Amino acid sequence: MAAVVAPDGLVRSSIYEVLRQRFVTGRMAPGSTLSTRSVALELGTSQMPVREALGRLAAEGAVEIRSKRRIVVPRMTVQRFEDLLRCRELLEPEAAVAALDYIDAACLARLELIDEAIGIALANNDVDRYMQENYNFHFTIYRSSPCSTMSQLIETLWLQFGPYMRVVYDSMHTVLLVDQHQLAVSALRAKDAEKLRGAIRADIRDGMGLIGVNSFGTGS
Amino acid sequence: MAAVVAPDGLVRSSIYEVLRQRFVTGRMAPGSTLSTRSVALELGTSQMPVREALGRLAAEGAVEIRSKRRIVVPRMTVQRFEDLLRCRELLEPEAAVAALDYIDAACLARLELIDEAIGIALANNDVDRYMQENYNFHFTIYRSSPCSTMSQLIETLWLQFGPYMRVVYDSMHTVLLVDQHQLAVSALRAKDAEKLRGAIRADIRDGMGLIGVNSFGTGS
DNA sequence: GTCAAGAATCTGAGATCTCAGATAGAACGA
DNA sequence: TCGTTCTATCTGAGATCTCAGATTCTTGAC
Repeated sequence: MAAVVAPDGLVRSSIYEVLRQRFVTGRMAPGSTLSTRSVALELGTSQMPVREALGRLAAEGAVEIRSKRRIVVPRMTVQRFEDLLRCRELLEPEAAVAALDYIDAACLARLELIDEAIGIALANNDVDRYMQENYNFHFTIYRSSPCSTMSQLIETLWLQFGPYMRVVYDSMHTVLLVDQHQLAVSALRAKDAEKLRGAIRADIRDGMGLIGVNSFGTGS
Repeated sequence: MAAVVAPDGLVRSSIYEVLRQRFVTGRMAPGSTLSTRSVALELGTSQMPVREALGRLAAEGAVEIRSKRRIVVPRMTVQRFEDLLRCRELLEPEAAVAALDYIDAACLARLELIDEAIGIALANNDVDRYMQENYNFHFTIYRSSPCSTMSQLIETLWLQFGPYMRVVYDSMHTVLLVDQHQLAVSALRAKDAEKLRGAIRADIRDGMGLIGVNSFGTGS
């Protein structure tokens, strides 16, 4: 990859953004390791900003600084999965409702465009694209509200289960995934808070619910 | 302060811990600035681990890397306050309920000890001690559950409103604060989930509710 | 006395150096 | 051929150097 060119102070955030995207869209395999040097080499910077970006990701639970001299993408455990699921179910429906008053026609149009892309990705079994657009769909909604702290918390959750969801999706054919987003869009259009809560909840359960307990790795 | 002595890899976390405690207990004034050099000098290390600790605090919203060359403790705004309050009300009651099955007699005893300390701090108008023990009370409960992600999210919230709560408490006499913790303890003892939810919600509303909108700074 | 221009200082950020611990692979002995 | 040990390499972490931008203080002109 080309060197990250950014005028002072932005190198770090650029690197963080690049890595964050990889996590959210599941391009980081659970159990795989990272090194500051290799990422720095790949992105054409020194270790420094990479260290800071990885430090932040570690704080958010996306990576784990394993005892000594090893940065790994943590494997999922039943415990952690349930923990994450519970947090998502608590926060995301409310974040969507909080955004209800701020979704305008332009935003709705954008959401439908994204949903279309999701449909195509599902048909083509394009997991990469699906995860990217699914992320876009949810955060286009959440970030419409002025509750930036809540969006931030939710982002942390996605960062953690992204790598794992990818493993799950890869192990099945994407046509099995039902597109629940239409419900959410119509609830947003109708400004129906309760219906919106239900739609988001259904989407979360649908995406994460198809995971059997035996889907989990050894958790080592 | 004495130099932070720690064998490899722990200097950074030590510094983070020290700073985190200061935020949670409100020893960082909103609007005040920090510099990596001054903190490094104070703690007897180089700038490096301080940078990483501050970077993490910035990611958690506790400090703000203001445009260029300035790290400040952000002032509170009405918007942000409501955002934080909403997140607390969503997460904390559930975190307490999640801990319900894991609170044993020893833990209850510890909670009552903390509550005693809170009573004394309130009587002595000791804001420092009050905030410290109030933090201990809540997180003794939350961290009893295996939902570490949820506790983590809540920690982020406390980090953000800590500095601000201190300002509020300082501007009033602490005897005005009602100690709502007894209710929570008895709900824990009775294993009554609904009562516990109510107690935590009451405690949050009680602590944050006495804040008039005019309590907020200019937000500059 | 007031205000503006310039210099000195401060500060965050990136790069580089170094070190210690950990891992993996090679080599040697049984 | 297998197992143990030793070494070479890798990696995270702290320290130090440097730079550019920003702030602040001084100074000088009006």
